[in-house]
Amino acid sequence: MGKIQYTLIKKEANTSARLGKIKTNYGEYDTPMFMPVGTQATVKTLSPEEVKEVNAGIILANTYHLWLRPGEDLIDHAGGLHKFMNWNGPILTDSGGFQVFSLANPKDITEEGVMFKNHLNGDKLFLTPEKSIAIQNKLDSDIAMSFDECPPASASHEYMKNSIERTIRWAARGKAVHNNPNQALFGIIQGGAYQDLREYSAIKTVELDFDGYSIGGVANDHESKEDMYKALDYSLPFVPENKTRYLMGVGEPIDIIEGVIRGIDIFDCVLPTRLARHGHAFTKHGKINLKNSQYKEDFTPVDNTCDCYACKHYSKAYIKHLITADETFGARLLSIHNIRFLIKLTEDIRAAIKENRILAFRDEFVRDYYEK
RNA sequence: GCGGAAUUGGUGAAGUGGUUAACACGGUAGAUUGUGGCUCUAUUAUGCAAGGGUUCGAUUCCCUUAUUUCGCC
Repeated sequence: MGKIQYTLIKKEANTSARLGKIKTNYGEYDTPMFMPVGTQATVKTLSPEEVKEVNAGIILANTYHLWLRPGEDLIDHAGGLHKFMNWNGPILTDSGGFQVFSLANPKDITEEGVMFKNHLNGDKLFLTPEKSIAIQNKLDSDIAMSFDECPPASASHEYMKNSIERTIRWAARGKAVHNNPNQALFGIIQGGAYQDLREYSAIKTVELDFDGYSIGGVANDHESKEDMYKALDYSLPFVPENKTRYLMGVGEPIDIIEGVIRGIDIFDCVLPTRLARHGHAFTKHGKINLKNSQYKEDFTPVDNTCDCYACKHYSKAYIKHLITADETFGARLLSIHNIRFLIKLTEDIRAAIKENRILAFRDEFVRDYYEK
């Protein structure tokens, strides 16, 4: 069928929230949707069957990590990323842009590209927009991301302006070499919490005509929620309605809801799986830490409103024991639960949009989640 | 029975006649938003086997007791 197709199904009556459907070569899924992160061609601790079982519509994998290991050629020889990892659903690949933020120093960023220190062995590596797109073409993901710089929220207006202009030039360079007919390419809007820069970045990125658009540079550097929401409010009015909008790196339940209200379709975040590995779980009544001694003899499920495998079969006391004993099954059960929690949240969000009651849904969620 | 050595938190242990008893593990909490399954932060012995003595001041020196351990009969 070629590239993915986004169809807008319904706009919510009182907000910018919307229902959509995304068709891909590997099945279709409804939006809003939460996308679990599988950086190294695996959603940490979960089998593909388990990822399916929590109803994930699409997963994310990372260009930077797979470039270093095992290498895009090996994955190409394996028949592409889907076949290599035995995941027959849609895949989005991040471009390595976030690693510009997390691994490179500002002085390593030039017009041509970014100098990285390989985190595995210290080698110096050079990544460019062309290289990132070439790798993603070979990985054969359903959605490729433009190679961008993701400056900290605290960056000055001057730094941010130079950065987004370069990111726009990088986006154009990447689009020029993109040549996988089965793969969509998304542009990324940056600009921190500066209104003029978010608008400028949105307009210029949309001019390049991508298959979808993301909001990047949020939820990092201890940025406030207000600034995150501003970034959406400033950018999204300039993004066409008939394209997918993707908010990168956001996964706190309240941020997903606020993102949807502002018109976001898909989200990704490491939070559910990272929190799981540290023993934390999302629940309807807030985040809990299973390591806390109060759960030692608590034989009830993590969340008695949850339909996941972990909540159906295991108690807090058992999972606490596993986490305390550093058994990987504990991280797996909590990962299943946390991912399912966020995907179920998007399912509930879709139901609320259908009934034009997303604002009431948010208020009810907040009341339950933050009540003490 | 005689002689020597030892006894510091939940654990392994450092240490000194003078304000807050090092460090590590463990414990208790917290952080974590396009993932280096990494990690970070805070907190955790009002007390140094028990009792008595010397001293301005003792976990540190002395005595007794208890326990552990080594050697000799």
